[in-house]
Formats: sequence, structure tokens, C-alpha cells
Amino acid sequence: MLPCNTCLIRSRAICGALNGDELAALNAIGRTRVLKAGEPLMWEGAESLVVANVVEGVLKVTKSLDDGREQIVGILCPADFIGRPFSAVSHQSVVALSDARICVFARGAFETFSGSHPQLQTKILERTFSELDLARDWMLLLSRKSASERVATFILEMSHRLVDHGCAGGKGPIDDLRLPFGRRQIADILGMTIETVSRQLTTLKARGLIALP
Amino acid sequence: MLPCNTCLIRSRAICGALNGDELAALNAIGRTRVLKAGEPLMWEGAESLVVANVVEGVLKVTKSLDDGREQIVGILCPADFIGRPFSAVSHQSVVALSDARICVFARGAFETFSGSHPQLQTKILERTFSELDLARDWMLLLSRKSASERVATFILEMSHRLVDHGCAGGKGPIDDLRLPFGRRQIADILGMTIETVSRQLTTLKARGLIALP
DNA sequence: CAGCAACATTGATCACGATCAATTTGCGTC
DNA sequence: GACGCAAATTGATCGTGATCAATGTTGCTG
Repeated sequence: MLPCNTCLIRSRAICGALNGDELAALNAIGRTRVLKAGEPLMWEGAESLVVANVVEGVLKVTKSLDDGREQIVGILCPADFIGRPFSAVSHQSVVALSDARICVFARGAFETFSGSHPQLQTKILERTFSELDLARDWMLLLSRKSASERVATFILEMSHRLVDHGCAGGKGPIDDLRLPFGRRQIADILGMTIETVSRQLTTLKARGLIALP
Repeated sequence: MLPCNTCLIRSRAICGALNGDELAALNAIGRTRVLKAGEPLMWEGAESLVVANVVEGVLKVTKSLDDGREQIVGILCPADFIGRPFSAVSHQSVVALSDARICVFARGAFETFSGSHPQLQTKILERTFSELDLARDWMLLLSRKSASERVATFILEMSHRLVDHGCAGGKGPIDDLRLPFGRRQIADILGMTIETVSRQLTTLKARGLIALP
């Protein structure tokens, strides 16, 4: 039986555009892969060999400068699409933040397949536009918001993203948000240092706006 | 006769994916429009009514905070695609930086058309991925690069973008780059203030690396 | 439970770029 | 050429967040 039939995120992922036969065909050129927390999937500057769907877990998309300065340019949750079709090299690294399960496809085979399935292309296009919107929102944050505005935006944004997609352990929509990020990652998302993140969180706690473990 | 037949940017724009008949059909649902420098085309938060192609000139895509802080999140050159299909509202403003000429389409009609022309969708998808790459490069710049690194990156990047696409008045690939931006725009692109931009340019001039008019 | 390593918090100081303010330059108009 | 206005430059000062450094917390292993 097709593993897709029991896939929890099928309807939200790009696969939702396909019927049974098409799904079987796509499944035939892919395979599932399990990643441990911290394990990399693709490297910035390396050949772009695969694309994938996130089934379970959270991954980060990063770009870095030669001297090690790094910025997280995207967070991938279940149902999100990974990779860069139409490009021979990947311009960013992808690393698992938590244990994760993904559906990988060779890029070439996937491009051929999607080329003959317009509904799939449309789904990918919608997703890519959404990612572009997110990236541009973040540009505004990175260039113009203060440290306190950044962490506030971060907490709010994450309580939407992760809770909607069931990546956070918490129950309520706002209370008890369990993020799969350490201070280092938060700093890399917000374009700040670990110390500043820590101070801002302490301030929020002191003002009684949040509670920390 | 179809205006597209004499269109200089047709092969580079998304229209390059269409044959004569298809082009005529697309042309039937669009019209050309002329914009004066400074004239807005769409507003952040307003209904997303149109999409368009840039034929001539340069436009900026911006996002702002309530208090007026602004960030330029994209620069549009001839052959670039404007707008956000699949979304009822626009999440950013688009304003002409120089006098410009564009090909506009009602969003609904365009979505219907592109839905039945997969090659067109593919072109848009390629373009959107490229824009996403650019946006993410810029995130790294905004979060991690110093003022001098920013203006250096800016000059280099622009000498690629604009000269390739014939938006800059200069002849050579590097020398005599004529940008359609004032200090205000450069500052809004780089996430800095006018004063800092000016000082950095002065420094570069003093070091003999660039010359200014 | 001691020992260790990774992560987080807190403190002290510094530097980069923002801000405030004053000229200077360029350009169109009368 | 004198005027007026917007854009750019230059200078002086200030504040936020980075940096350097020390201490505290947590969880794993023998």
C-alpha cells in the first residue's frame, strides 16, 4: 500500500494536488529519509541534487559569510517544500533542528515529473510566493526593528507557524509554546547575538508578559 | 499588429514561453501603462488587483512599519514580473523609481490564463525562485554585514543587475554606472540612514576605489 | 554524587551607526 | 546672476546592541 495514504500532511503539502495514480507515480521516484537533530541535508554552494517534503520535524535554512557569520533565512515545518528546482547549485544550507522525517526526490526526476503535472507546479508556485512574502517580512524586521520588537515578533510569529502545523509541544494556541530552538538559533533567526536574545527574554519575563521554564 | 512583436524584453520576460497565438490571447487581456518617476502602482495592504511585466524603467518594492520606517525589499527591472498571484491582498507597495512602462493584467484574468498555460507558470516559478534567492541574500546582508560591506555589495550587485538589463545609462560593465536611486533609496535598500550611506561613499572615493559625479 | 560539557544568564565596556544639526551643492525658475 | 528648494555632505554627540568576560544552570556519564 502507498505510504502516502496514511500520510498526515498529504493534504497540506504539494502532494495534495495529485490523485491516486499520480501520487503512486511520484512515490515511485521518491523515498523517505530520517534525519537526526543537527544533521545536515544540503550545503550552501554544493550541487542541488534533491528536493523534498517535510513530513515531521523542523529544519532550518541558512546562509553564511566566509568568516562564519550566519543567518537563518527560513524555517521548514511539516508539509513545507525543501529545495531549489531549476538551479544546479543550492544557495543555502538545510539542517534538521529536531529529529525529522522527509520525502526526498532526485531533483532532475522531480522536475520532469512536475513539468508534466501543472497542478503540482501551481502548488509549488503558491508555496514559493508565500515563502517570498515571509522572507520580505523578515527583511523589514532585520533592517528596521529594535531588539525588543524582534523577539516580540518572533514569539508571535512562531506561535502561529508552529502551533498551526503541530511542531510545538504545547496544547493551547498561545500558552506553553515549546520551541525546538536554542538561544543560538533564535539569535541567528533574528540577526542578533545570544546575549541580546537572553536579555530581551529576561526583560519580558520581568514585565510578566511571558514565563520561562 | 501585436505590440509584443516589437517588444525588446519579450524573450527575457515570462512572455518568452508563449507562441504567437498564445501571445495574442494574453495581449488581449492586458494593456500597457506608463508610470512617471515616483508614481505608485500598488499599495501594501490594498487589494491585489493587477499583475504586470516591466517593459522599461525601474521600480521599487517596499514594506513599511506603521511609524514610517521603510525597507525596499525588491528592485524591478525590465522583464521582471510584478505582483502577487493567488493572494487577495498585496503585502507590499510598488512605486516607479524612474519613468517606466509596464504591461498590466487583471489578476483574476491572468490567473485563469496562466492556469491553462503550464509553460507560463514554469517561467513564473523560475522567476519567483530567483527572487527568493535574492531576498535571502539580502537578509544576510541586512542582518550581518557592516556599513562598508553593504555599500560595496550594493555597488557590485547593481553593476550586475542593471547593466545586464540595460537600466543604467553607463556603457562599460563596471565603469560609469548611472543608478536611478537617490541616497534615500540606497539607504532604504541597505537598511541604513542617508548619512551613513553618504559617509561610506565618501570613504570609498577617498580611497580611490570609486569616483562620484 | 562528582565531574564535565553545553547552554544560558548576567555584568562591564566599547564601537558602530543613528540622530541631531549645520553647511554645501546642484538645479530649475524668474 | 539672484533666489529658492531639495538633495547631499560633513560634523558632533548619543544610544543600542556587540563584544569580552565571569558565573550559573542543566543534563549526561562514570
